[in-house]
Amino acid sequence: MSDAANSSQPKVKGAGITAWDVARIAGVSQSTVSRAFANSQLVSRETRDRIFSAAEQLGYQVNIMARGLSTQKSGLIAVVTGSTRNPFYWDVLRLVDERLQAEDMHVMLMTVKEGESTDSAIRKVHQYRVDGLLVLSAELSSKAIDECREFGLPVVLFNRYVESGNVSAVACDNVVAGRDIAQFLYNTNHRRFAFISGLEDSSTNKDRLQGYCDQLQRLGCPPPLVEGGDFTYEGGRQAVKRLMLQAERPEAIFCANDIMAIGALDGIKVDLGMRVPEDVSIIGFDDISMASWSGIELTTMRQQTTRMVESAVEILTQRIDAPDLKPEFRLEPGKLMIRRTVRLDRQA
Amino acid sequence: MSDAANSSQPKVKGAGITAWDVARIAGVSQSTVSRAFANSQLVSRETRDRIFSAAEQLGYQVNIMARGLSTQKSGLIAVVTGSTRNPFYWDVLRLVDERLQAEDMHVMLMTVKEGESTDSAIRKVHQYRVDGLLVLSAELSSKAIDECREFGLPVVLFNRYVESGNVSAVACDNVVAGRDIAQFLYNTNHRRFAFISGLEDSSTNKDRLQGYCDQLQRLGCPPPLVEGGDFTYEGGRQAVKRLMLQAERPEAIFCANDIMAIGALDGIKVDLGMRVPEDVSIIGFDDISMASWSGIELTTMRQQTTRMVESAVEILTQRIDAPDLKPEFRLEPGKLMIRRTVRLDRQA
DNA sequence: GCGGCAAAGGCAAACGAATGCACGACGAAT
DNA sequence: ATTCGTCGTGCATTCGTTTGCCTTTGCCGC
Repeated sequence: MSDAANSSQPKVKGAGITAWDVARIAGVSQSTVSRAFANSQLVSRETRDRIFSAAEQLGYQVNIMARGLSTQKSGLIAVVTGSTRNPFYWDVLRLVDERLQAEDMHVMLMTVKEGESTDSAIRKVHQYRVDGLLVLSAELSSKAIDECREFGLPVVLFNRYVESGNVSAVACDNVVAGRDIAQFLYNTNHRRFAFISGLEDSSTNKDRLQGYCDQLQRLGCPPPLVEGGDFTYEGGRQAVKRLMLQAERPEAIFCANDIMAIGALDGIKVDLGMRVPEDVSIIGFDDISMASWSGIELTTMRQQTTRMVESAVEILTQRIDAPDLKPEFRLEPGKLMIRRTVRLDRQA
Repeated sequence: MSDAANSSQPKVKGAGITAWDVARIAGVSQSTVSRAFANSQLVSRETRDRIFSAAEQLGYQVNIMARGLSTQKSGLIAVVTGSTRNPFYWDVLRLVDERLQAEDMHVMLMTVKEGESTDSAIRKVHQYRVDGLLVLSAELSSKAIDECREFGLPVVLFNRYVESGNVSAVACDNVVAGRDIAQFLYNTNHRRFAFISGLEDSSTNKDRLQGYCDQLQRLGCPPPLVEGGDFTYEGGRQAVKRLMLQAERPEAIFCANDIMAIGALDGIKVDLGMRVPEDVSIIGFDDISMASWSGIELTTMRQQTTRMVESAVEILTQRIDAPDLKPEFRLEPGKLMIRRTVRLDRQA
């Protein structure tokens, strides 16, 4: 209905309405409209009201591209992720978007595929003049990151950092978490240990392993056996088989993430016909939602994602306002979620 | 290093470089630079080369906001999702981004929280002059969607549609899928049926149920018992208990998504101490990655997400180029993944 | 030798908002 | 009554591209 064939004035409400249109109706200048929408103090109460009601009537919405051209801000944060299927990142992403929306900013997604060049991603980041960069995965090389940083772009790494130390990051305190896990397993009378690792040289992985090893050594235990599980379900499932076929079977296996831990669980039960935690204890990392499902009930180190995301967004927004702030490196403690995959009895 | 205190010419490479700077160095006008970057035929080979090498040297990148102001295109697609933790959407989202990047477009995320107003989301969509809208979840009211459509904005619904029929959509063929599931269960000698539903009035849910019921009726079976499971793990787990406590226990339960099916599985095994598929068959929908894990091995209807996403992006991009195209409604068939949660023997 | 045409590229006007500067009006201080 | 502030506005420029419309140049055919 109302498809009356013509085109004089009453275009579709809100179609190409500009601040000028609003200005005309409200009987003010375009500048004043602009100021009203920027919440400037320099507009009187009544004028503002008049402007807003005109805007409403016309369905006017600020054109962010025009504004951005003027202010050199896009309101966009590029969130870089790899092509992982780990649902952990979905949880994080949703939290990030939620926090950013509260700051009137928005997520522009930038998934970079496994082996591919990140050049195009970097280019896009520049072309869109994004206000900041949040890196969730390891796919972006530190060279690329440095490039952005030198460009004056605030960058925050999530759950990862680079050695140089001159880029902000927030992460779970992986070293301490690894240490706590070692201690916890030791306290529950485990004495032979193993570790299923993700990507060997991700800082996440290295730190978790290091804390684990350190503490084991301090406790006088032999170092853990280590197998690679590639951060995937199938990887964990295969790795655990290799581990359990060794002469000296481990009594406890720490997996660098939950997905591998769940793979390990299945490997033990299905492939090896053994039981958890009677034959071996398994502990994961992340606390994804599946970890608490009753078929699984994985004991794991929870990452406090809400706090981590809040920190990350805070660091980012601070640096958008004041680009010269020093890089900040924030660690949030993990939280051990004791469920049923670690044997708790105190008798050996 | 090279933090030499000054500011004459050699700013940070690529900082505020414009097409004018490139033009000056290449000895051409800014228009020509613009045309070169737009791949216009009107620039000679050599000029183009000169421009590109100047651009490279300066680290020039087109400013998309300025371009957008001129062309009225942002290159942004708003992807609307709800606050679901279902990892299915993570898989979809990654595929969407991948396809869109191939078309030189980008995802702007718009999660809208459960009960909250979508007004602010709609406003953002207008402010950023996004080129299109891809709606993944049910959170956006059809009123809001119509509003966008009238605005001339291409909209595609994913796995959902509205009655009016005047907005494009791509979905799994839920009715046929429901029918196939009924037939499959009938063929495997099940005779008493149940359904665990998600959100009662989502089109997804209704269609799956309808196909299921239709076919059962056609086969002369009584209609299924129905319980609500809210599309969540816990919901599925509770629902299955209610179902299995009925006098006439169902022999087969179709769950409207995998997450609920997995919840149901656990409910049966853990809460009720029964076995699947010996005591009851369970079938899910989606084929999320966990469904194939060996601790689960859920029989389920796979949604062919890659094809669906390709269709959605195609419909969207077509309509961005030609806004007056009729809405298109495309259905992709599901694919039954037979695993171990449905009893297959042909004896009753 | 001249008209005509095409190719290559320049000019300048959009696009829509932000903002420094100037100006008028009004109140208070002198 | 005069001067000085302050508040509320308007004017005009700016942000970096795109693009319609002109020019210039060279070349061809007659």
